Amino acid sequence: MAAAAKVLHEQGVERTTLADIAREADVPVGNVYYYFKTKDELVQAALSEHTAYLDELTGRLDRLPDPRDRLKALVEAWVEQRDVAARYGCPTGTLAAELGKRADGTLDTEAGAVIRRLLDWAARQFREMALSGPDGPDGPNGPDNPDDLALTLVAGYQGMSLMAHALRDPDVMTREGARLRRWLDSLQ
Amino acid sequence: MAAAAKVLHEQGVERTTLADIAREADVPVGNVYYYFKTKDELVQAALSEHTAYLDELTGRLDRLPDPRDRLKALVEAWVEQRDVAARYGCPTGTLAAELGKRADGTLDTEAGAVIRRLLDWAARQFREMALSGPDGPDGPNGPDNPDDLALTLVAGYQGMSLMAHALRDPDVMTREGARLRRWLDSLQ
Amino acid sequence: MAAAAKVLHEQGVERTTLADIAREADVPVGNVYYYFKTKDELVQAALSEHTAYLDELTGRLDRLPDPRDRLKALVEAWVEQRDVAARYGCPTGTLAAELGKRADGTLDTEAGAVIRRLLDWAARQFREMALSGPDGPDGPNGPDNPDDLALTLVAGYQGMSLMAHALRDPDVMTREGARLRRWLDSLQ
Amino acid sequence: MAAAAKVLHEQGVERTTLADIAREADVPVGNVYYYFKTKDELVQAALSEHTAYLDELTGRLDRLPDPRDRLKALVEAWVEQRDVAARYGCPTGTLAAELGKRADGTLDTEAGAVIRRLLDWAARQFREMALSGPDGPDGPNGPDNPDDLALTLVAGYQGMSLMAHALRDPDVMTREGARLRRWLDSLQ
DNA sequence: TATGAATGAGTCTTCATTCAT
DNA sequence: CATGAATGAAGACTCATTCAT
Repeated sequence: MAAAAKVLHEQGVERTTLADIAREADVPVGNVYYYFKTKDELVQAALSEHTAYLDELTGRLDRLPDPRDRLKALVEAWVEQRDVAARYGCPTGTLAAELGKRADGTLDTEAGAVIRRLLDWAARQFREMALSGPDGPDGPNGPDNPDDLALTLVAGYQGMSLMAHALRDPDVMTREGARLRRWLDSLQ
Repeated sequence: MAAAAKVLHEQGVERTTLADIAREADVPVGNVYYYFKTKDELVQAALSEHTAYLDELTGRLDRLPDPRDRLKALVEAWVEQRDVAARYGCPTGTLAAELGKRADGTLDTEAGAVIRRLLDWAARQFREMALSGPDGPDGPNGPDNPDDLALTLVAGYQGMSLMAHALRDPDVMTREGARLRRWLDSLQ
Repeated sequence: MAAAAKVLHEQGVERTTLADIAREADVPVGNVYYYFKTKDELVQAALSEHTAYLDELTGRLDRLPDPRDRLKALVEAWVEQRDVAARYGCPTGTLAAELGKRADGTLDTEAGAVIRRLLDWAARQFREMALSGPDGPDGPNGPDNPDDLALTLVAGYQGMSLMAHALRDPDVMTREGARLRRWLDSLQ
Repeated sequence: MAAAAKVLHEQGVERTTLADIAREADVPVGNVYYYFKTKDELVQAALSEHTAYLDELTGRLDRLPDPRDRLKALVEAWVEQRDVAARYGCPTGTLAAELGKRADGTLDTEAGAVIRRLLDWAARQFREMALSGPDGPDGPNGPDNPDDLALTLVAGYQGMSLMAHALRDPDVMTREGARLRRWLDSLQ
């Protein structure tokens, strides 16, 4: 599963062959099929790996007492991955971009589910921050409701990862990460 | 070229066969090769199409007298594409995500070049707005220098497109588009 | 026709495309088809070129009074072509090698016909030399009858061309050419 | 490899499809690629087959005590192949003629290497015969040095094979083979 | 369970040949 | 008669998947 996650992230789904994954995992191709009946199951497995990593990361962040600090630490973690992001993009984001185009309904929203999981965790933090934005047509706290704030945060991450990747420039992560932290600090 | 741009956007590079493009263009496969010697040349052609569209769009926006209005109209245009974005993502962004992983140096930064073109145009608008942010370690106007602002804007677009796509939700474009416009208005 | 002869000699039949010939002749592809209905007709045309060249050469040699001198001058002409032979082999011989494998009966013996024409001319010279070899089971003059001598001469040419070509060594032509001339001189 | 050698000999390199070889070997096409990554590797394999056959043949001849007898037995072996030669030419010679025209440097001299191997073996036999030809400008024994004699012998074989093939006449092999044996006998 | 070979459908690419102008 | 584009039938090669051992 780790090999699948790594190679699929680095090469993309369609460009990765089962032989690539088998080689990375140092097992013969035939054996891969003993555990995963199709290539799609391997993609699924890679997504599970990403989910597990995400859970592990948010689990660690949850130990911080202040929700705002948790979110800022999350941004910190993203920035730390800047070199990988500049080379290969966000693992889940690029997977979502590739899988999302599928017309056959297989796995096409699975990467989205992982992102939604992150969204939910972030929304929980914003809720806990109990912000006092003005109410409006958009619901409680206007556009500053927890769900929208979470969306902005994660979209910010995906945007900066994609830009860093497209421009092959890790510095994009640093600059946009700083902006996200300032934004988190500015919320009241 | 239009057929290539459309189909490659909808299906991704690796999932698209030459036959798909030929069918969309309603020409026999062999004929495609009369004009494009390889599949990569078709991808390149698709990127040219996107560049042409971008130039045409910014050309139209340039007619607006106020640079801030131009940028807001740009965001407007993005939001109008929300249904396409939710289904297939940003044409250039998803292309960048897929091509950027190539290890063989072919086309891997070509989509990035298109994005950079957009970045440059946006930076020009911000420069024209002559903002008076405080100077700092990041140069004139601190993190509010035109290049960083352009980066934030385009990253915002890419982020919201990817999120709309991953979540299959056009509304993401509407909400994040509104946020971007508010942000543009807030700059002084 | 000249372009066909040249390119087919240099690249072989199967490796040569009509576009190659058209380019060499500096005419558009479509136009080639106005004069030659199929690729095979172009091969045939190339063989005609070779036949014409052969006729022209033997015609010139025929002006020499002594048949032995004609044959020696022929060998001389072969040796003069040593650089071309070392690079591309004998035009007719390599064509015969390639076409002779065809199973469909098209052109498969056409190159052989050109070689036979050379054989006939050579036999005529040997006959004129009126050699006095002993008669034997092989017919008049034993193995020294004109037809066999012609065969030995032309086989010698084909052998040295092929060896020069295979070894990429023009010097093979020089050495074997000298041997052939000594052999011609030795016949009585 | 045997199937490749056979079919490539009979049909030539360019006229042979992978499917042809697979059919002859009675394996599915895909499986051929498990062992040979490209068509060129199959050609290389066919050449290895020819080399192996050559080594096996000369190995057997080496058991004869007299070098002259070895060479005569070699000619004998060639003549025995007369029907194959008349239909398809010498396997290595025709391969050399076809491959030698390649301009891309792939395999273009590989067939020549096989021929050179035969040349070396023949030269060794002539050396062992310790001939006493007159010295001259061409080195020890004049044009009768072992290398030149070997060249003459192998060129003789290639010439007669090509002629037999071009004329579709196995008898050419018989007649020229007899001549080569007489020539070997005449050397002192 | 592990292994390496087998299988064949699918994809890119080439090119002889045709055709409209 | 010239031109450049159109056409589609192969052919090389890849790779997910299966299978025998």
